[in-house]
Amino acid sequence: MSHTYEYPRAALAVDCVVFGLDETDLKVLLIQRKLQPFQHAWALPGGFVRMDETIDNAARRELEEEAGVSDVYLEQLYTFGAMHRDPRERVVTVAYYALAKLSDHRIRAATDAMGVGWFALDALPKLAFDHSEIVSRAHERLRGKVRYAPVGFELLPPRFSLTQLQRLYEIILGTELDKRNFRKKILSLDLIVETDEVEQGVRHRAARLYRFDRRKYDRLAKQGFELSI
Amino acid sequence: MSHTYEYPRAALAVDCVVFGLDETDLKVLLIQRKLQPFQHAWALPGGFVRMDETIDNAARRELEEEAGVSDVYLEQLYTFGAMHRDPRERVVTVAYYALAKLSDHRIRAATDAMGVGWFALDALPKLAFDHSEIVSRAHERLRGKVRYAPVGFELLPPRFSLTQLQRLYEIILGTELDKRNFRKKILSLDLIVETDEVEQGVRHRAARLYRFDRRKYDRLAKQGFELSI
DNA sequence: TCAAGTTAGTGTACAAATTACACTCTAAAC
DNA sequence: GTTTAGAGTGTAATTTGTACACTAACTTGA
Repeated sequence: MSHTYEYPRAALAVDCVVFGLDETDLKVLLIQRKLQPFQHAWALPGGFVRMDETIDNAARRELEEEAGVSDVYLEQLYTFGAMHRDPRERVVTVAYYALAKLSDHRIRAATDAMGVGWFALDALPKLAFDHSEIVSRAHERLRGKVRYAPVGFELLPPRFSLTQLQRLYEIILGTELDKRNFRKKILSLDLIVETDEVEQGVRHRAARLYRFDRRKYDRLAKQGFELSI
Repeated sequence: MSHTYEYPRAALAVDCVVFGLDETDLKVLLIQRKLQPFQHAWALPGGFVRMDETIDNAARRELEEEAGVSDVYLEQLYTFGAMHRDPRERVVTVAYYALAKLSDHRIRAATDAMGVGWFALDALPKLAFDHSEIVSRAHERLRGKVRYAPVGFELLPPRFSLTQLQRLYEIILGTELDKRNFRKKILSLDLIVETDEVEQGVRHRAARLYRFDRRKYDRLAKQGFELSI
């Protein structure tokens, strides 16, 4: 039986929700659109997928090109294909979320230079297309995932204090945690280990810095260990 | 600034992993391909997305057309876009997973008639394309989700015994559970309620049948309640 | 140098949840 | 009426989670 392949082709795009964490807030990186539609509106970094690259690659490329962001944790989130989400024509977008270390000077420098903005998640401007919906879903996913996967560390510098880690969970989960109970639990996992470094340049007692032992985690995970925070 | 829209267009498809549960196994519905490529090989039901339907609709339509399956729980899983996953050309597929009640006579009848097959998850034949990878990811998602969301009930008839429910969790999670502890925990949630019906046609003491109180669950979920099994 | 300010760091008692475990009850089939 | 198959039930021990408040270390500025 002979067969020719005739079927509709959608324009396929990617969009990325890049999260960053500062002292008090979870932030999202946005870019201001230069072109119609939604000219001048804030939007997620993203663009069309090329025929010679995977979708993951398209996401990384657009992050680099549009926002100067590279070397981040990146995970596919959901594919949005509502009929009129783009007023021009049918565009299906594969959404990703990324976790960036705001403390990373390269990220700071790159995003400062390119006219992009970091916005607190609870004070976002109106966004282009269905990007608000994408951000909501990304936040939801992050909230869920942070409790059973070691993704939070992607938002922190490689060495961090236990207070920083606690703040991270408080900010993402939106709850207050008890300091002593948190430390007890975290340290009992034996995956967050002391270093001989301490916080620098603070005007109070310097906190001891810890690091996440990813090797150990990976080893345990292979043996069926399940994290739970 | 004028602008014309010139970008590559990928062929966009959907594929569905339909799960069903019998007495001893989690099963997956497969169809045998009639055409090249992978002619005669078993594959997931699926097909191309049309320009005038959403991706979700495409998934439901293909399920109905190719496998006679309708009225199932359906959730988007992941989008697969490796370069050569389809040997003909670039095809990106949005994968879904569905939970069907094998006890539903309509499902039974439809799938019997259409030359489709139910295969135990741990004894699948070789599959076309990257469909094995899609099935793995669907199974992983189901295992994760069944513990904090009430999706298991989608695999059971509306009235079920506690033993059936326990088997469901044992089969999906791949662990044995203690009968008394399981019942204590499940009933303490107060979401699985007794009916006045009992199992029929068994050659031993008939088990009492229960139902899941979805209204109550939805109400609690809105107030921030989180299920955990 | 000392007083004030700021965050780091630490333990215990109580409550709640989870685990381990074995027998009697009921109905059908023969 | 005996056998068979699974239904149904409680308690004690252990583990885990929760509530809670003070001292230690360092910096800054008077």
